[in-house]
Amino acid sequence: MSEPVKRNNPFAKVRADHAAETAEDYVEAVSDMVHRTGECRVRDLAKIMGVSHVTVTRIVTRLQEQGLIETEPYRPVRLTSSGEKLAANSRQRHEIVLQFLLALGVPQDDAERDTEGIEHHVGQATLDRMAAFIRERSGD
Amino acid sequence: MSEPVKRNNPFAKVRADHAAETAEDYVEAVSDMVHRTGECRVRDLAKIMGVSHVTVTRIVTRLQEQGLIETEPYRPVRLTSSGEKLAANSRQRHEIVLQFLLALGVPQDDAERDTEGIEHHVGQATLDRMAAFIRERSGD
DNA sequence: TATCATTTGTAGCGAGTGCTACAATTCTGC
DNA sequence: GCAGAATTGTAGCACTCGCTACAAATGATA
Ligand SMILES: [Mn+2]
Ligand SMILES: [Mn+2]
Ligand SMILES: [Mn+2]
Ligand SMILES: [Mn+2]
Repeated sequence: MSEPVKRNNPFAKVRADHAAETAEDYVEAVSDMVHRTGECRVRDLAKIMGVSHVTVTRIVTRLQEQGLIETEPYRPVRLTSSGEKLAANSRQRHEIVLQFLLALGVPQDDAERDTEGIEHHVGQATLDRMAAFIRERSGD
Repeated sequence: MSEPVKRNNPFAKVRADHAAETAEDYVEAVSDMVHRTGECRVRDLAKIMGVSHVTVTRIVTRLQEQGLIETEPYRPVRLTSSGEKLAANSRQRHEIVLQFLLALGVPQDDAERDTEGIEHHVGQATLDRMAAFIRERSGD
């Protein structure tokens, strides 16, 4: 059902996670920016990611080839429906991880920083346990 | 006191985490292999990491330049004292994250896979909370 | 509209990590 | 000791993601 990847080896799974990471973070950023300010430009992404606009441009080009993003030269960046879907899933997972760390007692700043990396390595089973933990702590 | 890195940006922190990741996983693997079988060879690391021996050789060369590993051509790989120290810290953190996920109720296989990625993104504050959670659940 | 600042694109560099193919070395078994 | 297996090294390729420097397009303002 899933990908026929080498998931048996934990390190191979980490590499697969990292391969998907850029797309997830970028579409999530585009989605947020569009919802907050109406549009998302290359320079916005550069600021958010903390990299040069050159790096963003190249990555945006690839995400467009992958069908996640639409763009014309010197124009804002939009998400395709496929990109919107990925963004929604990514944001949902991001939010669960963040709320979980906060529920665990991690200070806000640390939780936000750690979440940005952890989110990409959390499988469904772990995500389910995190969601359950959040429910337990809030319905207390 | 810490590194003067751009830790304000979560994405920059993730990039810094990833930059340190290879060294941590490799010295941890070398340490484990040496303790279990007496020595660690390039082919052992290739098997563990799930990559070709070529990739391992190049990485081992760099870790040697960084003073974490010692090696002569066609010889086993050993850790320097600096490498041992990093391995000890990495293993300790790895173990805390793993035990934490298990205490949370994540199945063994999922916990082991997810830990390999998550460990590198867990800051001190989060690690402290995880350790506390383990103690609570075991002293119950 | 002409000018200037901002934004985006392009060229070209380096580091890191993956691979296959082939060469060199070491180890094993006869 | 010697042949063949196993291991390690090297050459060379691809892809990703950082960067600076410079060019082109866009937008704002006088
Ligand atoms: Mn992220
Ligand atoms: Mn790891
Ligand atoms: Mn590890
Ligand atoms: Mn990671």
